Parts: sequence; C-alpha cells; structure tokens
Amino acid sequence: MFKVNKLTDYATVVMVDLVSADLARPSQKIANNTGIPYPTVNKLMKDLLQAGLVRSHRGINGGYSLASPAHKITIADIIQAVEGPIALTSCVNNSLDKCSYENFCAVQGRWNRVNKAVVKALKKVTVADMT
Amino acid sequence: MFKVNKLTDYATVVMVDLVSADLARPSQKIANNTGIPYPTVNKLMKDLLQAGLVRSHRGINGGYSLASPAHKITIADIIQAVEGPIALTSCVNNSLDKCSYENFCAVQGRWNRVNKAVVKALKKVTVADMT
DNA sequence: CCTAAATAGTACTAAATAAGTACAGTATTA
DNA sequence: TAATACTGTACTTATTTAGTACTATTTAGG
Repeated sequence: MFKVNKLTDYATVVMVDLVSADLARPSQKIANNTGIPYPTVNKLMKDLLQAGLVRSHRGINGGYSLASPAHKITIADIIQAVEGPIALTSCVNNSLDKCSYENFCAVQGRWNRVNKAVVKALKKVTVADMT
Repeated sequence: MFKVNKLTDYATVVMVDLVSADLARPSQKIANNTGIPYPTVNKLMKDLLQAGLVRSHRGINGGYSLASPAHKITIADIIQAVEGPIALTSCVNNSLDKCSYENFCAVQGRWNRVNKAVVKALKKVTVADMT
C-alpha cells in the first residue's frame, strides 16, 4: 500500500491539537487529548522540534506550541519532519538512498517529475485545513 | 521515508520496456532488458495482468504486451496494480484498513483531501512520459 | 537551593511489511 | 507431443516501522 507512516498520521493529529493551545502544552496533555500513547507523542515531538515545526519550553509549565501559524505549516512539512525528505523512489534527486540500477535504467530521472507533482500537492494542504 | 515500493518502481521500468515491444515479450526477455531478476519480473507481471494493464499470451512465442497505449496508462494505475488502492492513511475512504481512533479523531476525514490531491498528481504522469 | 515537572537523547525490542525464492501446474504453438 | 512460457501458491528472509524503556538535562517556584 502506498501510504504515509502511522507516525506521520499521528503527527498531523498532534499539530491540529496544538492549534488550540494558547500556552505551551505538555506531551502528557497532548496524549490525553488525542488518544495517542504518551511515549509515542514524546518521540514525535522530538522530530517535530528538530524540523522547527514546534517550539519547546522545559521545566514546570513547559510543553510545546506551534512554531508558526497553522495556515503556514503544510502536510509536506510534517511528512518531511517525521519521515525525512520526500523521495518516492531512490532515484529521485533528494533521496537519501542510491539506486543500484542507476546507470542503465530506462526510467532514469523520470520519477523526479512525479515526485515534484506529489510534493506540490502536499504543499497545498495546511494544518489549518485539517482542523 | 515516504515512498513507493521497490516493486512499483520496477513495475514502471517493466511497463516502459514493454512500450518498445511489437509482439508479446516473455518475462525472461524483460528481465534481461531491465536487469530486474526474472522471478521478480514474474511476480510483477501477475499483478499487472490482474489489474488489466498488460495482456498475456501463453505458449511458445508467448509473453506480455501493454493492454493500452502508453499515454493512457498512468503512474496511479501502476501503483494501484502493485500496491492496491491508494490510501495515504487508514482513515481515507477507499482504504482497506480501519482506523481505530476513527470515532474521536480530530482530523477525521481530512486526509481525503490530501489523498485526492496526490492521486490527481499521479494520474497526470503516464508511461509515455516516463520513456 | 532543592524539588517536581517536563523536555532531550539514546538504545533496544517486537511486530509488521516487503522482497525475493521456489516449485508445481496449465495453456499454446510449432 | 515436446518445448516454451504463463499461472498460482507458499515460504523464507530481510528490512522497516512501531512501540518501549531509561537516563540526563532544564526550568520554575517555594
């Protein structure tokens, strides 16, 4: 099946939850709100933080909040934060893998086009659209 | 990583190879042309056949050929043939899975929009575009 | 300054999926 | 009727994903 990771799915749910947060919201509360297990939320937040999609505050009254307005964060951003660069196949330019057939492959470079089209589609939908 | 199966990637290579086939082309020859292992080609062809993307002829001088003109077969068709219905998450309408959070999920149904956008993008690129 | 709350980072285990292989069966044509 | 090539099923192995656990670090407030 062609699909995003479960974690990516969770991540969108988390992001949507954070839209309604005025103050920093701790992982534990996010877990309660969304039904996603606490340890999993924790793991997710690290990825989202590293990608700069959320801000964190440590200590008492700490937690997470969105780093930008909901309508500026796209599904493409979330997928990239959780799963790394979007590369439908290993022969796409920004892929982390290397294709072993690369040198004599009949579709060399053609997937780039498909990839771009998909990324474009994913950039059109924002967190605000998901709420 | 957000990507298609390796088999789907192979499948496009196979389809592109078949574009140049006047007669039916046996799996073995497809394997030679593309560098994809013969047993894997065999497996692929079954999926492509079932999906109606290729035609088969048994016996001597048998093999496979495209069931429609290359410009009418899309990447979406190939993905669906190999991986089943395109459903980015399990809460998308045509998904085979069921989402266990479905009833209280904050993003209920919102992924449909994303899914449609992606499918649309995938339908715009054809086998002819990949050659 | 000390304690409790909460994030940050790393490493590990288990489950699910994908990839590859093997083999026996069936149809077709020369 | 023999050789060729598709058809179908089952199995094994490798890879990826998901989930868990634990320790360290930071911060606010009494």
